[in-house]
Amino acid sequence: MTADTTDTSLPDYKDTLFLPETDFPMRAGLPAREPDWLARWEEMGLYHRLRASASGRPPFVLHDGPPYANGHLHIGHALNKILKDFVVRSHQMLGFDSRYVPGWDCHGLPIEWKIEEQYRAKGKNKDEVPVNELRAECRKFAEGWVDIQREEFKRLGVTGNWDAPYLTMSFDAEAVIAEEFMKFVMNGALYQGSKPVMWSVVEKTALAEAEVEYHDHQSHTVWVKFPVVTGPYDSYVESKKQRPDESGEDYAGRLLRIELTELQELTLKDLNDRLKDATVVIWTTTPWTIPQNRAISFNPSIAYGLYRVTAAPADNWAKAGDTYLLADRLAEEVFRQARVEGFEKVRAVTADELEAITCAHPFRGLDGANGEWDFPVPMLAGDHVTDDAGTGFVHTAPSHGADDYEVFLRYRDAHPELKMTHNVLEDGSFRPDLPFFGGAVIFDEKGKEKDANKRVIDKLAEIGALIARGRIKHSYPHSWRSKAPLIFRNTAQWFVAIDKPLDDGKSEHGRTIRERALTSIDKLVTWVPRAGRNRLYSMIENRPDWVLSRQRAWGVPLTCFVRRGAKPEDADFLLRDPAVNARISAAFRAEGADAWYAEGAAERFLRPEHDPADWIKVDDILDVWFDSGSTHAFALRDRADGVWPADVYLEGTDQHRGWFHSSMLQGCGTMGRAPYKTVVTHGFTLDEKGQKMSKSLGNTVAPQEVIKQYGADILRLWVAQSDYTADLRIGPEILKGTADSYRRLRNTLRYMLAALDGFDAAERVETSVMPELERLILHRLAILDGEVRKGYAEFDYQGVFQKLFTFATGDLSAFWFDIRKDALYCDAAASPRRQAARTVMDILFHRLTTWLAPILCFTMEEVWLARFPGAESSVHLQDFPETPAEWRDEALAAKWARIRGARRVVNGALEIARRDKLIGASLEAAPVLYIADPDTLAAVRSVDMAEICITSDLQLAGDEPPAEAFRAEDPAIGVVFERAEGQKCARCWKVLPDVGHHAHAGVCGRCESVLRG
RNA sequence: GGGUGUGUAGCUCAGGUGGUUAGAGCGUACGCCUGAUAAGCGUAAGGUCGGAGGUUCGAGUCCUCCCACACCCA
Repeated sequence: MTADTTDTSLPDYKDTLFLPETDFPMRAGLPAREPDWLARWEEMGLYHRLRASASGRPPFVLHDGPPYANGHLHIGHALNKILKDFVVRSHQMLGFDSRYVPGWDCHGLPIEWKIEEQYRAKGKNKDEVPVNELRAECRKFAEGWVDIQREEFKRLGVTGNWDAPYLTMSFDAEAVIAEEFMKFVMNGALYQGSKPVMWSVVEKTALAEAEVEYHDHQSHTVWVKFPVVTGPYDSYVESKKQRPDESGEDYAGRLLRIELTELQELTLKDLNDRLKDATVVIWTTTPWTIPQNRAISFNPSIAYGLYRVTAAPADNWAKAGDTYLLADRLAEEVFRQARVEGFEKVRAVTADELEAITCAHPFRGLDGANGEWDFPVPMLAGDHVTDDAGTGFVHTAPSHGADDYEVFLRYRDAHPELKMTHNVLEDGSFRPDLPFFGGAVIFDEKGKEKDANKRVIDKLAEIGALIARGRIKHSYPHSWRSKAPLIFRNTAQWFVAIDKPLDDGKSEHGRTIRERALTSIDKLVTWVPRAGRNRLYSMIENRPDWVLSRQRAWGVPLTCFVRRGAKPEDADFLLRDPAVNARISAAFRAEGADAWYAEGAAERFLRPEHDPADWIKVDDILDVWFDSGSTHAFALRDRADGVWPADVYLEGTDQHRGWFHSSMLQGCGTMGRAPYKTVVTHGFTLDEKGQKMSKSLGNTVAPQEVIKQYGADILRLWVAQSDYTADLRIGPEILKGTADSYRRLRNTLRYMLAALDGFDAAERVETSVMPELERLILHRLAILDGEVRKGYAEFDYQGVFQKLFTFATGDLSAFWFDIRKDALYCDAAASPRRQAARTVMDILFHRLTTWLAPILCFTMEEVWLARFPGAESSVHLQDFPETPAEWRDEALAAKWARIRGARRVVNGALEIARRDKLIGASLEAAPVLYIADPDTLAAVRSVDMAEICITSDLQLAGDEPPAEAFRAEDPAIGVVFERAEGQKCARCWKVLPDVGHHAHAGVCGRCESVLRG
């Protein structure tokens, strides 16, 4: 029949070919095999071997942000540690001594809870357990999780000094944390202040947000009048001192935001008096906080008005003729509550007017008050005020509310009379000397409401300050342990002053912690991605002082003493003695921080210089953010394998508020600058729809499951394929896609191995004698070399992988490999063409395996060992190979871009022929290629285009393509299909005229000569 | 509610300073090969560039507002 019919009587030449040969399996079986490679690396001591061999190189240190040791890894941990591993491995292969010391955060509340929970299950009371016994249990608990997480991290393929990680609870770390804290004691940044915290009067302790449960609670509500004592006119008189040129009319106009003409007969004095007759009405659900009131908050974006009562029952609290300041939206409801029968709005009141008035406390000047409440109550603007409920004015007691405290911090400099109060004692009673209410109890030891609310309400009613009262059932915080209602209570806390100039001789980048931090952010740190910079900057710019103290047990204590009987503002309040500090750190180093809680600790540390009777040992512990903020000291500064500052910190974006932040403050306070040079941040892991993962939604992806189903390399590939600077999605479909990509790449690598079967160094040929096709691949490798190095240096793993993957599929599998199959299989072993191809294949092998090794650390080891087996062999001992500059050949690349363009047109034409059943394989074709463009024609003419197109022959014509020719986009290139003439070579399958005219039956000339040898 | 950020084919991502029919890989469909074979090659389909306004001769790219999602804070 036709030429492609194979005569079965011909000999089988298959054995005379160099067909690809490899044991490298197509299917990876990663879940089963990865543990073997891990064991191998462990056995050969890979990490330590690298340390030894890289000892002379410039160090590169990624400092590990410590995960919390209290549970199995989730996908976020995996993302984080895999990215870190990319950084560490790639920098090692870029030529650094890239070290990685993993760490764990071990102290803190969540672990303490777990132990407490265990106690409760056993019916034990935590408060009766000696502190150091509890601490020992916490330590054991953390140790257990460190061991579990270490194995889980290692399973991801993460390399590092797993034998000697850092732990925030090691004795050494505890000693350093205390030493770092004592630097703040010595440099003057530490001070004792106070802050309202959630407080349980039952347990007599502060509670963290996570220990609070919200339940319905019945509260009293009161509407209370605060008389205006200073009106706008009074403020004008004050203002006159500052701005002597401003007229009363100008001032009024400014305040009222109206044209002067509208003032007309309404004199400023009238205005003043009318407002001065008025009262500001506040609403609260905690009447017991009224004695602690120090200010009234309002919101400038709410509309307020001056209202007058026109009709009310004679015995009503709100009387006809009274004038009130209220939010417009709430006025009607307030009057309804106050049983007012008629009211009118006198006029609108501007925010500037409100700001210009001052009120008095309702208890001001009362007989028997001893002047307790004789202070001005300023009107303060605050966004927390709404007109959803109440009056639009919020009674502000800085010691008893979070918003109230915020307002206090914001305005304390402008209003020196704004003070914290200390009226409520630990047991929820008023201090005995508080006028009228001394000894009154808010909640008793069982959590039951007592007389404080009632006594305050009665007093308000008695003096006519109340216009309404009621009850409300609402969600209210309760203790998770005792279920008793909580109060916000002002408690003594320890702060680090952010804006205090420090006398530590480390002021190159600023005198205060804030200045140093802001300078660090701007000048000393590189942010990847750049947006991270703004995020931290605005946080540091606006943050208040750092609260260090926690009323807890599992942590490093605030190792300081305060003088008995002294006040926090006294100069000698804090003990500052290097000798004492030295004894503390020595003890911690030997015994851990438990030494602070041991019997006789105060005597041990204070003597002989100080009398223990004069000093009180502080028993609070440090916020765990201080622990992790100090890791740079014990893991970078003090370790032989550390450097300071770190080259990179890499964590999720949430750590702008967390570790990046606390490390910055700590570093600026003790070292004068940020402890890092570069900060890399990654997003969060979401499900396939971009939603947050949660157990209840059932959309979680556990790393352990992915490893079991696909293997760690697939998880690593998922990371590399994602844009980690934004949030990352993961789910079954995405993982399947990742596994598909992996398989495609794996087969390309497998082919490379198979083509290199039996390759010997002696086969290598010089670049200069290689065909252009091979030199084109070398050019691509030279370009890739630059891109890969740049990508790794810039932490762009997605870019690196995408370029390599596209190269592997587009340039190799679909192009070079496909074309070179003929030469590799059918040429003689010593053919220059085949040797050149194998030489480039070998070069390719070294580059692809090393370039991909930081990402696919298991698979690249497998590929490497398939060629270089041996106990001492590992791809991870290699660096990225140097690339000879002469490989780059832009002119060649430009020329081949034309050739490949023409090839695509040929492919298109062959596809038509296939569709029409004229051919199957491309070797059955011998098309005519028309190229009108002289440059393209010259390019194509200079190569064997049939070889490039994998056809048996190809005619080239420098003419406009005829009308019937196949064309793609470019009208200057066309293809007229022709079948190849002759017989199919039984050996190489090309269809050639000379087949059958040689000594060996059914072969072509090339194969004949190969067979002759 | 505030701050920060993200939103381009089913999936993962490209698309300096605004400029012809918005690209790649994977996946899908179809075809070919059977000497990479639970592979390989080719061809094709597939996109209101989150939405609505605006600036401009012209916007995925600039401006405004809105929507969705996420992180941090309240």
